[in-house]
Amino acid sequence: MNSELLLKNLNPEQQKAVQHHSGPLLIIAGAGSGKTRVITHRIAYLIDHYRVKPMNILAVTFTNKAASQMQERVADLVGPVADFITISTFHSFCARLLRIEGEHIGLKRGFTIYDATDSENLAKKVLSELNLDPKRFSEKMMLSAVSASKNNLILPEDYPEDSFSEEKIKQFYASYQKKLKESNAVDFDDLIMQTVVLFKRHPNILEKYQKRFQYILVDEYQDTNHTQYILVALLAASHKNICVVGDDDQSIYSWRNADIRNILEFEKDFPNTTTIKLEQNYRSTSSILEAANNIIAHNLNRKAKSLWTENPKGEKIQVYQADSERDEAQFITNEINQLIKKGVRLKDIAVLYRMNSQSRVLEEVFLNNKLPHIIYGGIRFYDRAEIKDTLAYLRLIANPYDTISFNRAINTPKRGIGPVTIAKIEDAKENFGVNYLDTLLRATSIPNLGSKLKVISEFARLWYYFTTYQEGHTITEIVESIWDKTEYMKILENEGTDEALARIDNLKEFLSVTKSYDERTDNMGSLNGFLEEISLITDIDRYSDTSDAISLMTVHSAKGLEFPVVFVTGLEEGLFPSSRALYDESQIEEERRLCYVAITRAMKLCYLSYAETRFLWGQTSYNRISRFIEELPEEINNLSRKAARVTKSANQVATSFSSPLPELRSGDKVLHGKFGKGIVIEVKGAGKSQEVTVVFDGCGLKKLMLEYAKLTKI
DNA sequence: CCTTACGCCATTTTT
DNA sequence: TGGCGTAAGG
Repeated sequence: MNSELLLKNLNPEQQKAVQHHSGPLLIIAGAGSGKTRVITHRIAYLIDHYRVKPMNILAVTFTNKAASQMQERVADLVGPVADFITISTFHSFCARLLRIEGEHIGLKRGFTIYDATDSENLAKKVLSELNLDPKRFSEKMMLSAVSASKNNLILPEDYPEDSFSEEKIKQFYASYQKKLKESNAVDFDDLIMQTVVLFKRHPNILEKYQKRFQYILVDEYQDTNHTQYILVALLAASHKNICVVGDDDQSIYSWRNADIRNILEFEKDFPNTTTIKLEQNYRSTSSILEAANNIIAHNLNRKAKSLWTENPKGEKIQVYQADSERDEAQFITNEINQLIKKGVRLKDIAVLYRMNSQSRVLEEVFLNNKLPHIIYGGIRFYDRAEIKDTLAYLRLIANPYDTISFNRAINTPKRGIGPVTIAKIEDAKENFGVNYLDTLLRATSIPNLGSKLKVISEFARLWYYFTTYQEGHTITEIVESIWDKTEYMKILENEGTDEALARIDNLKEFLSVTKSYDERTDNMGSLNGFLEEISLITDIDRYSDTSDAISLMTVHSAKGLEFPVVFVTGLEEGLFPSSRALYDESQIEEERRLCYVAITRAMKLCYLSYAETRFLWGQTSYNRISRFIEELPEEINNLSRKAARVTKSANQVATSFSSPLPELRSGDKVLHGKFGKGIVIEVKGAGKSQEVTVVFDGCGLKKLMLEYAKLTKI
């Protein structure tokens, strides 16, 4: 494409960002300011105008979805040479690099990437070996300490030991790392940290990649942690051609150790930085933008910026006060039904919430009202037991050192192997000084196996078979072979319960994942490549706007997306902002940014709702209206809010001041507000749960709950 | 070694 | 509320 054409339809700031040639560049890109457009056009401009070779460009994002979207859009601009640009997430970039260079830091080929559950299982092992009081040192807390260390580039040997608990954490950290290494595995945080360690220990390798990646772009820079910052800084150290794009107002991952200072102090870290602010919003109506601006203005710790738009004013923000979470869901349902009548498509609508558990009621009510919807997040597909079982076998084929997968596979399906036998195998493995597979292949030399010897030898034979079968077969074939030879499928089929059937369905879905991988890689994809891909995938990556359904997701997952209509739910003190944040101003600021992200997803219509009572964690709670709604100026929301109050109080009058329940028996004549006159033909139950069946003159037979149906005896 | 039942627990966001 | 771990029984 002609490089002049690339500048067309860009505003002056965007053009400046695209045309910037070398040296550090900081782009502060407000919500909806055409950020992706600028990055993709900049990449294309580097190639077309400055003649940079595609293979010398590295673009890093946080989600797979952002990466593949970027890849696509760049390909639209520059054509097939886009394949030579490295566009990937931090994690998969590092994973691929470690596949190639890992041996320099003791990682063998085929190393396994442990997900959160695997890490927890490993942590449990370590914890029980260390004999620590599980009340004081839970694996959760230990793991978050380890994660924080890794994200801040603190190695086990650098961990402080100034207090008793620090000492214990240090111990834990060290043996956890030792176990990972023995398993030839890394956890998520290791992917980044080990890459940095590699670069620091082997400057020649770093140099190789510095020469390779002469132009570096980082998306969502506000979400980088310290280790990621170091990684990027190391790669850019020699040429300083680093362009970061981000928005401090959209920093919502500090709990994962994202360091907002990275973006606030970029200019200090990289002298002679060119800074460009993209402040024109192309996404939202000015009402929506004004609401978002008003809320975020309450944050003190931020870069000054003022987002503006030429878009029309549009509808005011709607605020709805619900009686309960059910009422909230019902309101959203009714509103959506109205919108559908006006021609709004379901896929144009998103319902956002603070935490996944809020999706339950919404799902129920949507189901009752037959509203097609998709819930993103929650239980990950790859976390399901049957998928993990299959994955355990695949991982063992790739990595015979993997202790977590070994512990899972050895007794799946049930072979009567428990902790006692496993301990014997572990002992033998230590003595033999080889991996699990080689240990089992010598099972006859393992002492005291007794009657288990047979079944273990059988398992070893199977495992060895899989490792040879792997050569020259597709992932799909390997998986089918596993299910066949272990009789995993057969066992599920024989069970025949609903649960077993659901598991079989999931396995079939898994097969479609392997098939698409096989196709994509021309049946030449490696097992490692496949395992890597699925361990780094998240639920939100499944998001596609092809199916016509309402999207339900957390605000965090919605970052980077946009929808014509957005409902933000649960705006209550203690929920949004979260109760964990209430007493810490910096955490309140993060919640506020989260709210800002939520509102700025909306293009045309934005609804905010809160419930006066909410059934949460097994009990009903009464929360005050969220401060974020109060931070909206009256003229933006006042009208709809008052309207909501009025309808609400009308309901309240109806329910709390209604006359005592009428005593009815069959044959009584009754009057109903909507159905008119009728005759009672049956009365069931007593007191509040009494149910009456009435034949109405106009509309026939109805069953009514006495408590809710406003029936009057006549 | 496995299954079941019970009681206790915590309760966000995820690459 | 429900998910999980423990303890007891099969």
